Amino acid sequence: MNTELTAAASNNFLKTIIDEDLKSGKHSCIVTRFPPEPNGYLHIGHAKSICINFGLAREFGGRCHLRFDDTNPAKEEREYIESIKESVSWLGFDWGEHLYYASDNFEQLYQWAVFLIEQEKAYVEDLNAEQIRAHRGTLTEPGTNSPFRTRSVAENLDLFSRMRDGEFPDGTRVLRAKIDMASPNINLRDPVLYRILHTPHPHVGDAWKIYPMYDFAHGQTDAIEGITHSICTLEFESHKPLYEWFLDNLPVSVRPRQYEFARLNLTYTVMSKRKLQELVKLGIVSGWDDPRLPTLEGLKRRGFTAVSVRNFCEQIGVGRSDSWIDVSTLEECVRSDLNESAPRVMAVLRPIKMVIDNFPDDLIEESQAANHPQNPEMGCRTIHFGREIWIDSDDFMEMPSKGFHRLTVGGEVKLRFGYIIKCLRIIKDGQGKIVELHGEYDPASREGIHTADGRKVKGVIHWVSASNAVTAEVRLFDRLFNDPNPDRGGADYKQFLNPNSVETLTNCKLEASLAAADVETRYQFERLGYFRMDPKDSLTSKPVFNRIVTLRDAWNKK
RNA sequence: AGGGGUAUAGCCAAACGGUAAGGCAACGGCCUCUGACGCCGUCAUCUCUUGGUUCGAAUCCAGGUACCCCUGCCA
Repeated sequence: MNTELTAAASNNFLKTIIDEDLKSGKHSCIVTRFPPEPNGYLHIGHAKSICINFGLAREFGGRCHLRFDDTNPAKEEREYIESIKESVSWLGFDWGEHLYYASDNFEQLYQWAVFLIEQEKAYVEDLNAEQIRAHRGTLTEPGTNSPFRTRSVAENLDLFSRMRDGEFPDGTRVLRAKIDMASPNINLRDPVLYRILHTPHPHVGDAWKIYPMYDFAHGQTDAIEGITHSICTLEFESHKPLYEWFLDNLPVSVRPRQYEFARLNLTYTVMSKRKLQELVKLGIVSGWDDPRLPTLEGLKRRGFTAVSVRNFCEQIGVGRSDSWIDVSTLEECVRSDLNESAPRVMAVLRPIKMVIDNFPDDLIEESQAANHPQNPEMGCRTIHFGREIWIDSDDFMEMPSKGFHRLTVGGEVKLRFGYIIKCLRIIKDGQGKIVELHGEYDPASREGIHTADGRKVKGVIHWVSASNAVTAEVRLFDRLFNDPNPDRGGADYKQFLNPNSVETLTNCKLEASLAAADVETRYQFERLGYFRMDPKDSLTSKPVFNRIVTLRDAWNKK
């Protein structure tokens, strides 16, 4: 069963705050929002935010809005809007009626900007970007006032309205708030409110020639939507005074509050949009949905389940300290979900042919194999056994190492759901490469792992009948990087790329039942891992399977 | 002497003045027709550090230290 974590999840500071706000009567209903900018695809870091925002709303009986923070048309595209909606839905969250766009508020925002001008709290700046920077001062030195800071209200109003009309080219003027050029918080040194951009917008078309900055849009949009708890990542903390300044100085009737949490960092991958984009552009990965990427589309294509991603987000918790979550935590979440839900099946990835010399060559035996060892309700399937079978080359060693208890020359092993077989000789080609194994089976050993004379066979291996095996391609994915933190400053993160992050095996042998494999079903290839048919590259004539994650392997570790 | 944050095990994380939850990882053992799953056990005399207050401190106070964020007409 795809059980959501039911154990009382750990407390976190956001729940504490909301709990108190509800108890004190400050709010009777909480409203949160997930506010992506449609300038790229969502990744697992966004999933954390989505789970927090939608999760909190769900837990406390409130609601969560999906809002596109679309204030910069230079970077935003419709394609991203659609992908983001799709990813949020896939994760299992529903915004219902509450789909919003910051851009739907552009007129109100404009009026508020006019209001600030009238209050002498905003002015049109003629300085160019470089000059503004020079006036801003540094971290340790105060900035200096712009010569345009004292423009009259009338002139500001006129200029701002002409900016809106598209009278001036990009970059020639901006609207700034009049706050404090000497503030130790640089965000308060007369921040830019509006810039001129003669760029069509993915949601509102070419209605605007000026666009509000994030700071001038976010808090106000929160207020308009009636957001009670505006939850964002830590880097916005220094913007909080600005967030409040606008709410204080504008005629808004409600007060959303901003709270910050630490963004997710995952080991052995990169999360920044820029780096993800670069990997795609350089062709290092096949696209945004490359199964090795931490993008939601990539994870989805690889076969991760939404419930496993949600469980992951629940398990890692929410805090305010910078953290690096070990990717093994994510892997464990998929395993535990798939262990319960995935039907078992047999597949041989690196086939060696094994001929059972004492089995009739015209006979194919049918038998039933359980689809799940602990859940009989998942039923059985028919498997076939014949004189020739495929076994995995990893399960045979000519010179076995200590502790190896699979097939060896002269040794015996149990075929999963089959007989005990013994290998008697190896056939090699001119180069000394093994081409075929020959041996015999014990007809009385169908049930259990004991031989006729009562000995217990140590090893059980998977296998596939050569008579009706399905040939397939299987892609074995590994971590994209060799270093736990490729993102660390200094060196180029690309130098840590794992050259073996994908291994493509083209001659894999799957049991016959997989000829009818379902693209939505995650299978456990017994003893190997969890796999899912690739929804893009799979062909009826040549199925392609992605390895989602391996099984834990106590033997391999030694 | 710029401002704002954060420090609890290998990685996350709870604890709200009453004697350090939980998960992941790791390590032993049991079980097993998947070296899987499951089960049992081990894993902080201690909360960045130094002092102080208190019968009692991870929690309160004072001083250090380390790391993160902020000088886009990005979000």
